[in-house]
Amino acid sequence: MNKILDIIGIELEQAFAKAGYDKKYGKVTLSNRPDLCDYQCNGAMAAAKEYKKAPIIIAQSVVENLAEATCIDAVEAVNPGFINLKIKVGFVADYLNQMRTAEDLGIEKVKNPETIVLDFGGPNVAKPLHVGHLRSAVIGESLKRISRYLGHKVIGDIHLGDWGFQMGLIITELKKRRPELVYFEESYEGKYPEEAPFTIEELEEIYPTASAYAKTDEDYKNEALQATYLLQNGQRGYTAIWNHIMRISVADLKKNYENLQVTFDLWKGEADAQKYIPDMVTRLKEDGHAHIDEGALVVDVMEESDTKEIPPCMILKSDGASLYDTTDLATIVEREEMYHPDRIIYVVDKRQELHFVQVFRCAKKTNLVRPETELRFLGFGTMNGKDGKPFKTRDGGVMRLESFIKDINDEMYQKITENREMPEEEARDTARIVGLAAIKYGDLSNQASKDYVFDVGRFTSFEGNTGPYILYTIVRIKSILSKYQESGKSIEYLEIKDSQIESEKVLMLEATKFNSVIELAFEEIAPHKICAYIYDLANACNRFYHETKILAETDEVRQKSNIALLILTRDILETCIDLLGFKAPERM
RNA sequence: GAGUCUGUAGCUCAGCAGGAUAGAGCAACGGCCUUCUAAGCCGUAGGUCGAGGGUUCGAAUCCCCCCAGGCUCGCCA
Repeated sequence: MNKILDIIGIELEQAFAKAGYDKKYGKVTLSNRPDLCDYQCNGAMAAAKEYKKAPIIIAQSVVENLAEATCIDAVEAVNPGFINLKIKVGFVADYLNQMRTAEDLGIEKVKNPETIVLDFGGPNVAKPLHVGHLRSAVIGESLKRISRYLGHKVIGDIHLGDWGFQMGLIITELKKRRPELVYFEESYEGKYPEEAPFTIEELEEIYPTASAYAKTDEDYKNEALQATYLLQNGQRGYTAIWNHIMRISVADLKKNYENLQVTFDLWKGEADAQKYIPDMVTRLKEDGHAHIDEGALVVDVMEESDTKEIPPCMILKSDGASLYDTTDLATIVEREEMYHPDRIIYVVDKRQELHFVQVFRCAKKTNLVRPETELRFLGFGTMNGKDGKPFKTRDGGVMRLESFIKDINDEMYQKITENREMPEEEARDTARIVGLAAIKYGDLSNQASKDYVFDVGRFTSFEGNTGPYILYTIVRIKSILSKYQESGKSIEYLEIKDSQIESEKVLMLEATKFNSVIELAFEEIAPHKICAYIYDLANACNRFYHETKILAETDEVRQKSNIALLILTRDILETCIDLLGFKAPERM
């Protein structure tokens, strides 16, 4: 379906043309003065410059040529040159009825679907997921859903951090603690045990311990570097340990992401890119792109127009080991070979921007990707606590994602049981559903690129611009609809009709915005626009809800129209929250 | 130091391809439940859009400069 702004825009363009002006001035926007009109066109003022005429004169002649436009109820030219439009409510009603019967609420699928690889800039294995991992998961998941809804092919890759110095650290610490393990016997040639020599809890303790120790002890650090190098070069025992770490970590990660209702198509990691590294390095050397600098193999990525120093992209460290530039480049090679993506989007902490600038430039310069492949860095800001500093536990430690989610759910459970009588089990389930909405909406309603404050009290308070408020609106609609059906009436063959009620008209106009909002959210990679939209829609719905007693309505035609409008509103809200990555309960 | 992002109501944030009177929510104050979930709705109050210049008929929005804060700046990821 065409967007309603485009439909009106065409009328305006024709009117400008008929009046003798360029039709490009016929752009229509939502009114910023809803008291005066529904839509406005400011083109006459822009045109005034080109045609050297008073804007109001232009506006007036355009208005004269709009007389027979079918969708417009009233139009007037206002000083200094605004064209104010009121739309026919009947036209809006028809539009909404089309939305109801159209597939996907009238969203047009893209004509040329793209293959998009979504890199979630994955968590490191062997470290517990903490709140810092929340944003990538939440934003990425939403992006994936929005893109797919519009018809794109999306491949989401968690892209684990499973290959760096951290692995060497774990191996070294394990060796220090338990040198007798068979993995450390150099001459050993037999099979290694199936069972891992550690649990996830131990693993999560080993890494931070080792990391801290390496900072104080030079020998220990060197040993860990050596272990990293040996692992990367296929040492059997170390590889076996690595496999254990991976299996245990991934199982734990899957559980955590499941709780967030975040899924990945690929559970790849840096390690998977290893096999592409040797050829890539050879190629970079032979092409003359890479050279030795201070002992390391680098590719210069500085450009003429740069206003600051951009360090070269480092392919191999002076000790010959690869590092994160290397694996990210090799991963690009892998993706290019396997998926031929039209674009790769990295959903990563914005502090890594420079790294990706280097990698992208290097990949383009050395033709590791086709020139038309878009490499896009979507940097997100930090999730802060109420104090404006990165979110921590009460005693200042790193907040594990698991305990964060649990805290929110407990808080929700309390609120729910305070307000409603509900069986224990249902209350727990509902708390999980509403809690997830609070977390995801709280995150997504902020612009991704900005830092934001996650105030637990605020997000669990159910008031204002929050996920729970949206859910509450949906639940209220559902409640009316089920009561309507319980009274023996059918929700089939309903039709939205013209209306004189202001709040109903406002709700109708909000509903028409759906397709343009979704498209905009995709184009700008901005889920927060969907949040802003459904907040407006929910507000309009609640206002309407208060003014209109639908179940008590005696005029059957009006009642059917109201029910149809509620169904559409519910469908839009539920579609939108699905695109954001959460669901609504039946009751709350 | 260089680069970059941010600065809008007491707090948290929208708005920023220039447009009419800068919007929400929270907190504060005042109304509305015998009737579809009051986790709601209606209203009051609260602003030199960090400061200063400039472009423009018109600037929170574009340009310049300054101030304040965050972040980044080759062998960790």
